Amino acid sequence: MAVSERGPRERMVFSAAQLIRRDGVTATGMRDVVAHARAPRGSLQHYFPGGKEQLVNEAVEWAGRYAGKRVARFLGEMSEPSPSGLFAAMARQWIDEFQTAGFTGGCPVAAATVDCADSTESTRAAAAAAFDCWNRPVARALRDMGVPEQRAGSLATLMISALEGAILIARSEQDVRALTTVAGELGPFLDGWVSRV
Amino acid sequence: MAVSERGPRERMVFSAAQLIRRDGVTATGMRDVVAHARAPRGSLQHYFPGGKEQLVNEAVEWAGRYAGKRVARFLGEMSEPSPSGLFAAMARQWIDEFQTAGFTGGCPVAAATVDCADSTESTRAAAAAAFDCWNRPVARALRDMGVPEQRAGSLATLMISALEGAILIARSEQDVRALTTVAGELGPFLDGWVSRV
DNA sequence: CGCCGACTATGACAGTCGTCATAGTAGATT
DNA sequence: AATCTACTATGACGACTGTCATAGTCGGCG
Repeated sequence: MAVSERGPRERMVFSAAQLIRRDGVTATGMRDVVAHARAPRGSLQHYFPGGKEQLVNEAVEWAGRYAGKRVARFLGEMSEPSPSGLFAAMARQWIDEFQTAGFTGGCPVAAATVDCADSTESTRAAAAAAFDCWNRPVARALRDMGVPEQRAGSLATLMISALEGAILIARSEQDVRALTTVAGELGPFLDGWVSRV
Repeated sequence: MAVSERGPRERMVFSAAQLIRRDGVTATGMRDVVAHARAPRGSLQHYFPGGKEQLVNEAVEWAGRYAGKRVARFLGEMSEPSPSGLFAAMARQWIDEFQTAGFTGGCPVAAATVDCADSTESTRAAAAAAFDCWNRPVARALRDMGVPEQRAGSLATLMISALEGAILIARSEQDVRALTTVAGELGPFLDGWVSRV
């Protein structure tokens, strides 16, 4: 996806997310971000007086919101919503990207967690918030599909965990096998919790 | 666990793995590794003429072998082996570490994947091999417990995916919730594949 | 002894990092 | 026109990074 024609500030956050998910937080330099965003270098200290930490945190928050919105979009595209269908759609998004764009990038939230969880408190918190931004709509969707209230949150966590892990494995193997496997195995199990009328 | 009294070479690989899983590959410097391992700096170019890349790869390979061996150990400790019991043991290992040592470190293989999958081919391959070293004994164990042959490999991938994802979430949240949730939800499903006599 | 291989010590190098200081432009306001 | 604010430009700084060159130590073996 091309760099959208938003303001320089948004472009920098977006570019940061893209570079982070490809190379990790530490390996992503501020100069790389402005170059990728085709933004003026001088804007860095103007828009992000908090430095790299602020930019990374905003990129992580952006990724969390993006993932949450995607869930709503997947639901809108499904004629007959089901837990397995939702999970399949989430997995398929990654399968499609890996197959068309290659295995160059993973999940930026995972990257931020791996690189900053122990060194940068604010980024760790941003990652946790991003996972929550993602978990919440998934849990709500499951509930709306008939999954018992107290199960919905747990299954949402299971879905996101399995997906994140499969993304890691797929990227290391440069093969979408892990993603298709996880979607195929977990699907029926998820549907089992739906209270059929 | 304290630095074992092996030779300097082994200590450096071990220390590299520890630092990588805490700070990521890029943020882990060679000088940090020798300091952590209390090894002479001059030994770096002697034992690892391939530079950082070689050291990181060996650390990843070490982590893969370690994870594989742990599976065998878990099985030996269980009186009545079951898929859910094995998965619970794998999750509990992380729960225990997080609760006693804090959320300072994640999985070094995940860290290597996030940081190097797109930049360092050999490390990406090492990570894939490490996942395989881990997947294989899990799949074999499932088969020995009565899981159908063609399912065993898939379920092993699902288990490792879910565990890796839960580790990420737990570390970002600084809470073992994701790990207990995943273990609790996935357990019964895994046992469902056992062919009861 | 003399030598040789394994291992260690250490300073230097070229490069990159995030950050900052300073100056400059452009546009709107008064 | 003067001025103020928003934004941009750019060079410099000190602190790193991985790697290398060179020299040194030490034990065993001929």
